Amino acid sequence: MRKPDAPAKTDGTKTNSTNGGGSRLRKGLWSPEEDEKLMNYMLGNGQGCWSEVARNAGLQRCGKSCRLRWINYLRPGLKRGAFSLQEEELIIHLHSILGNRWSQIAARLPGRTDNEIKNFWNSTIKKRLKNSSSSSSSFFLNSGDGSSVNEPQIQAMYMDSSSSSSSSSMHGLPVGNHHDLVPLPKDGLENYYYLHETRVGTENGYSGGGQGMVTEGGGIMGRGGELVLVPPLVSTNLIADDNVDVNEIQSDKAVGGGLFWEGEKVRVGEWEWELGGLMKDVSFPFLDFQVE
DNA sequence: AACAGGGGCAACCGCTATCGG
DNA sequence: GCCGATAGCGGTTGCCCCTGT
Repeated sequence: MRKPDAPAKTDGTKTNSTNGGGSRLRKGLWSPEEDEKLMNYMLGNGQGCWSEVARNAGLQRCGKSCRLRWINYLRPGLKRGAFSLQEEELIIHLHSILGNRWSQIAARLPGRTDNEIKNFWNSTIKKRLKNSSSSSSSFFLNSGDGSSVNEPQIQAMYMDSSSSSSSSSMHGLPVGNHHDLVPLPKDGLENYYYLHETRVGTENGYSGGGQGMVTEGGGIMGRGGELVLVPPLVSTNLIADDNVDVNEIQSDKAVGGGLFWEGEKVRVGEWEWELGGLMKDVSFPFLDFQVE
């Protein structure tokens, strides 16, 4: 494997005469000189039209290639190196919600690129999940109450996000040590909202044990007993308050500035749904795994 | 020491969305 | 509304290095 910070090789670079109307454009790995040119240009001029960037920076690259190089490698603030356990868990969580929308996952992992996450998922996590399916070893997620989710359940969720549309155990509100990712109806902005809940059934319904949630508009995500602020990716006027009191996550109300549990209703700002109705709607792709 | 296979990463490709004329 | 250019995204490929034999 290539070392994380190994310099890019300069050989193997190809040219392409089919693009750009006859001018031969370089392809393949970027040389340090090219990196320097692009970096200097971007730092001095900022991002503009990428075809202009390529031309003005004196690079024989297509704009698309420049953009990719900048975003995935040269852009300031990028983290290099291995993913931390926290990042890994967050990726797994987010993938369960967002599927292969790498750019949206990357937007919630500062310093990481969609390409990096995609590679990490395809090379590492996917394989680990695959391997873990044949053994009962230790790939798990911690739940808020200290229990863990076993891997076959996770695998079922993550190996193919498009098929994670059924639930054998969801016949109503989350009861017991569930981890439930409950998609709510689309709003007018074509955004999905999700509740991520771990709850312990109580006499009065669903008080206590709340683990937080993930929303498209940003929010708080419970993970392993800690709370993770998930930065908003898409602006929304439905969930707009970033000043969330973490303590409120432990309560049933006022989570994320406008999303409420109220008995058997879910309210997001002015929107409200009957949970029972939601649960009856078999078209909803429930993501559900149960703690053993 | 030499070789083959696999893993991991960077970059490319093709498609779709968006924007401006 | 149409069309071309550009941006952005996700899937795929190719290359290099490591590891096992």
